[in-house]
Amino acid sequence: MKESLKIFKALCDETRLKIVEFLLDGEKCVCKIVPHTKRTQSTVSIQLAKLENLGVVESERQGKSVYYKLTNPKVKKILKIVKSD
Amino acid sequence: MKESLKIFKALCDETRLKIVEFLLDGEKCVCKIVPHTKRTQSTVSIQLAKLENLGVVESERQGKSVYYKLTNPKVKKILKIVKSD
DNA sequence: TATACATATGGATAATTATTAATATATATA
DNA sequence: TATATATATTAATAATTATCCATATGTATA
Repeated sequence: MKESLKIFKALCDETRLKIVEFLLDGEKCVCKIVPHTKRTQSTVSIQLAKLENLGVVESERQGKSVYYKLTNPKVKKILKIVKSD
Repeated sequence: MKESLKIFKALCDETRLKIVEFLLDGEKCVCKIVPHTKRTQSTVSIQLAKLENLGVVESERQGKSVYYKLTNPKVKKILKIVKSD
């Protein structure tokens, strides 16, 4: 799939967009992401996997927890633009 | 719906993304857009209506033809970013 | 007014997607 | 090793979406 399409598919769902925006200010543990999205843990886990497959985030296990962070610099720029006036 | 989500929903489909990229260099008649997308006329018409509802394009009838153009400046900026290296 | 042309809409279908409950897996610790 | 905690996966379902064919609508022109 084209890289640009991957980015837009990553961001076109409310749950995923909320996750990505939450990650804008640094990496977060899944246990923090779940309550922030108001979705079940399994839903969040699936959407995180989708974001990772689309090349937008990366995960890293630290002990019992898994941390996700934004890795795509274009996504950061795009989110700045859409949030600007 | 949030404006940012509208923009990403507009761009997350292959047909719509192709249309929007095609409109980057100026307004186009539906009769030019259809062959460019390799979809049927009805499919293109539906996707154009969706783009219009999402606030990304505007249409204007000129005689028998209808012309569509990009109207959202954020979309133009975003497309520049995703196409950059 | 009749016809041709351009675009939109309705209805049907297939495909994709988001969500959840239940369960599995992985890790840490008692 | 047994238990608790954190996350991922499976299976089922509901919802949304993209597509197409057929037809309707709107416009121009003979």
